[in-house]
Amino acid sequence: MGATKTEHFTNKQNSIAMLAKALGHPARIAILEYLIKVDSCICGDIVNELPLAQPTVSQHLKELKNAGLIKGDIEGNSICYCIDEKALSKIEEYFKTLSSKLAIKNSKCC
Amino acid sequence: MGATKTEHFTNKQNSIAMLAKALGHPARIAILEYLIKVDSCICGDIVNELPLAQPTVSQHLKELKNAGLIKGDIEGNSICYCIDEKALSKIEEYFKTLSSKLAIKNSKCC
DNA sequence: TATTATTATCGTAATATTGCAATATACAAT
DNA sequence: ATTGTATATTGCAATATTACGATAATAATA
Repeated sequence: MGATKTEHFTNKQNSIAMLAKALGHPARIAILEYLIKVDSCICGDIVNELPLAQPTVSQHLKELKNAGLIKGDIEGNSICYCIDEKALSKIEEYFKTLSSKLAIKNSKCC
Repeated sequence: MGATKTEHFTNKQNSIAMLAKALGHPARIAILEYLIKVDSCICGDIVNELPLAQPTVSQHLKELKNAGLIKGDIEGNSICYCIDEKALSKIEEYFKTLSSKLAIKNSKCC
């Protein structure tokens, strides 16, 4: 025991949970915000921006990449990371839908 | 080592990460969706709905509650769980803002 | 080629999460 | 009081995450 029982849930549920999980760490939120702030992905200095060692940042970047939230382009020596709009709008859409569903039924509860 | 360095990040970043983390498991996504679907929080049968044992579900409910995503009202024998709209709209807002910021700067990147 | 800069991977320690059986608690109804 | 129903807590095993030092891999530059 101890491993998530993904097989019992829908693909949609699993994929949203995966995205949410990837965002479930302040460092990864900070990375996303930084990538948006600096626009053109100047990139490698994410390490300088964060209060974490380089291997740790690299690991967080990997997780964001696995979740599809960012993509990395090799650019000569360094790597250019930037946000994958698709994944971001996927969660945006999801929570928007959830909220509006809730608003409609906004009745008997607690 | 091994513990998240929350103290190095902003409150906003930490609180969004906390919400995202709570949503980072398919069972908890399923619980939210169920609570929305059934509207009036019929509640305890979440356990019947999910492919997980009662203590496991109870634990997931606790985490959602800690994150502020749901609230539980004692109702005689059973407990009425329902979604806390505030928290839900907080993440909804957050991703909406993030997306629109991204859309504006949608230029040079990868 | 040697050096330097940038990023990734490996190995490992500390800690957290997941899941459940067993048990406890709280209340309702008999 | 006893029984039944609903939920929470405890304790524990399996697994995953977080963080980083050490090291490797890659590519530009001297």
